[in-house]
Amino acid sequence: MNDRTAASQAERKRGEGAKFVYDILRDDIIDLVLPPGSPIDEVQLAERLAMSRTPIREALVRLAGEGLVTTLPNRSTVVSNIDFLNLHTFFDALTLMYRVTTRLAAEFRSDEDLEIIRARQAAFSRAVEAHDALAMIATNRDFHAAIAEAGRNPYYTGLFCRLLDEGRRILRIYYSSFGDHLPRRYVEEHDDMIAAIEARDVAGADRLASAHADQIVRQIQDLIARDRRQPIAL
Amino acid sequence: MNDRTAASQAERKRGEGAKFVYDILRDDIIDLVLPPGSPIDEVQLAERLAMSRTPIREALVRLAGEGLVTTLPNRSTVVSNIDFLNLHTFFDALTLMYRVTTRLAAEFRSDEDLEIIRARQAAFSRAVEAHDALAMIATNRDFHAAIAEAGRNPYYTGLFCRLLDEGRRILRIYYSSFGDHLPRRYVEEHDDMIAAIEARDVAGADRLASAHADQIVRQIQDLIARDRRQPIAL
DNA sequence: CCTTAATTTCTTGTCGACAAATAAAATACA
DNA sequence: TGTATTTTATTTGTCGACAAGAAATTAAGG
Repeated sequence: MNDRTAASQAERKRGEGAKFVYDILRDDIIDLVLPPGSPIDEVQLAERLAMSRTPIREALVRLAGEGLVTTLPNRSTVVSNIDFLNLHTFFDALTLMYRVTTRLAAEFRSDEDLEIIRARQAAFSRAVEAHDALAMIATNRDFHAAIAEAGRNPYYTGLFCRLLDEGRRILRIYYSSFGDHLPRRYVEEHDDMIAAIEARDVAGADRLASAHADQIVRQIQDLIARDRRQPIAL
Repeated sequence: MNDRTAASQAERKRGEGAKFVYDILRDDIIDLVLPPGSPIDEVQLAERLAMSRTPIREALVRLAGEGLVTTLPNRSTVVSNIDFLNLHTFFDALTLMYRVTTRLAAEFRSDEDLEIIRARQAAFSRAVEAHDALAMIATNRDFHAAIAEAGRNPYYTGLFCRLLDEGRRILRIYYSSFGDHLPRRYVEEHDDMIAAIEARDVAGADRLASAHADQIVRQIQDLIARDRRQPIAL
């Protein structure tokens, strides 16, 4: 599953066992290493990570709380499916969170926030230049998470990060499709958003975030429309 | 702590042990039976509920995921504090969720949804008539949760219910203060919202929800301003 | 040969126990 | 008397084991 398993099985501090397996599972789920529907065997995981079932169970409970895994009572727990039938609720919430977090960032950002946001944008830009679709997906998420952090509303950041992670899963399915016609446009839109945030232009930030969200939603919908097989399989 | 402890300690089905203690703790936290800062002793709870520490730990992990308890590593877990310094983030998110969920309810509600909402409003109305502040708080929450359900966006309902529960905790602190001048106005506002939802008047629902949220936020702020001692203690 | 019932296997939910980590208490020392 | 250090005690994090439930497999009956 992952190299980390062998690497850090040796010494682990007391109390971070659950976090350890939580991070591994979370990454693997979001990166689709564990595709939707994959069963998660507690005993098998315990053996691989050389620990007892207890911390693994704790990680699973947390993941279930975030909706990343689904626990069937007295039966196996599986990676949650992507609900393609109700994607519009996802798009709706995502768009709203894009707008709200960017607005708040324009209002409350500190200079340090701006630095972090710029660094994330640089990473995203590099990924685009390198035509690395996977890195694009990841760095794009980090960019917007940084903006949300600058807005300083933990309720929004919490929901937004969940949505961004779910978006990563969806994009991951289609990542091969947009390797060619790369959305360099996104880089420019990001730059515009940064400028609005720096200028504390709340209305402008809102407008840009809204347009940006529409762009992304439209692209995902295009990708789904172009490839109709996958959704059924999942 | 609660009568349920003695009542249903006898036979409990396999698999619902964690849910059992989760529900108890959740209610007690929201009703301020366990005030913010209260330590939660796993062993003590295990004895009282006549079960092992394992399901109790699972419940605590879930509660921590929802932010209702805070786990200090290798130390006790305590009921999360109410962050009075950053209440504005709470009010902001609450207002937005009021608006969004009511909008969506006006758009997507079914006739069955409307029935449920009306039933909840009736319960709220009864609580107001009976001058039962505690019941008011609880039924008000249920009313808005029903509206959110009618909107059919699980991302919104999830966040909104968390916010409503947090609001219950805050109101609970001051519940004695508004026993006298009862906000019958809220009942009318609720009725107006129901009418807008029934008429599928999205814009109207939004406007009403916005005004309603402002009302509630203002009342809470008044209560806090009138009683300045508590916030420090918590 | 197919359907139904019994049996086995496998996975989970729960338990009691132990050890690490921290807090509290007791002791030593200036 | 006040501070630093050791000792004790309490509480958590982790473990291995066991039993209940469900699925898979086998056996029985039409």
